[in-house]
Amino acid sequence: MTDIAPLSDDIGFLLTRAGTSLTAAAKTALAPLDLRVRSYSALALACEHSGGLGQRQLAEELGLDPSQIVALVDDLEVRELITRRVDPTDRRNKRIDATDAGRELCVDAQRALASTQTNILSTLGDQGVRELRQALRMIVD
Amino acid sequence: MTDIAPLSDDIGFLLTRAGTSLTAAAKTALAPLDLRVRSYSALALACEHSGGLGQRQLAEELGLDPSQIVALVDDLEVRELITRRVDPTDRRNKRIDATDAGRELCVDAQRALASTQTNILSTLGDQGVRELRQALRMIVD
DNA sequence: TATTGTTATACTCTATAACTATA
DNA sequence: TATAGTTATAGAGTATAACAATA
Repeated sequence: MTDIAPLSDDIGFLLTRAGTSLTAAAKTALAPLDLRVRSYSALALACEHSGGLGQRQLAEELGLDPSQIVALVDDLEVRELITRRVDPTDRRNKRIDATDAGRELCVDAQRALASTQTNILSTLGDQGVRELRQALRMIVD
Repeated sequence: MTDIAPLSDDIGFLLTRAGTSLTAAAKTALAPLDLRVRSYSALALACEHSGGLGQRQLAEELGLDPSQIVALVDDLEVRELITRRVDPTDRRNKRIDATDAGRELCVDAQRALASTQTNILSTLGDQGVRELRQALRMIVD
């Protein structure tokens, strides 16, 4: 007789399940701001890299294929949350920068996200959340 | 000036990213067995609940909508990895049971998964993995 | 009336390949 | 030739609504 390991022990399964749960909460929290989770992530990265980051770099940090970035950035650009300018020093590159309006919306979004997330994560405690964050970073890298 | 929190601190973002990474590895590991990650999960649950579980319960444990279960179970049934029988005591119910072939395949699948996952999770150590599992369980529940 | 399984449909996300313009 | 961005397309996953059979 061979043993079968319970699915509820599987880290991959739990990771996906927990991720789905937080993503669903984030989706709801961001909806009033007309942001999807993806759009928010792209906007947040644009705000962080105030020097202006390329779309390839954006794809890398989001863990997406560069082809998926285009529509994402198009939308944010039309809404004037970011600008997309050709880099004069290398005309193949386009530099993404958050606008002031983009920054403001990003701050609002983070405020909305924080309240829903602390709700879900409160059972872990501050220390637990820090440990979780570090474990996840090790898996991602 | 308002502060913007780095995306790489966001638990939801990290969770999704780490989940995607492990799911991609699982996908590759399961492909030779003609199983997708979803199919594997359903099969594993069928193996665990040897009493026979209903599709509603399966949906619940997988975190999916019941309507998504049908095609999933159809496929496993055609391949004779599970059986689906009407419950005589309540004819609305259909009881899912793993076949012997299903169990064997599940064991093979778990063997394939274990080797790829330990690869990724080895940096965390046994203790780290246990702590991570517990934190994820708390989020899921 | 409530529940289980089912079908249908629209939408989002993912994965690839091929193209253009620049270097 | 190599790289950044782009377009197109097929496939997988997600979200809802409605239906038939049974309780």
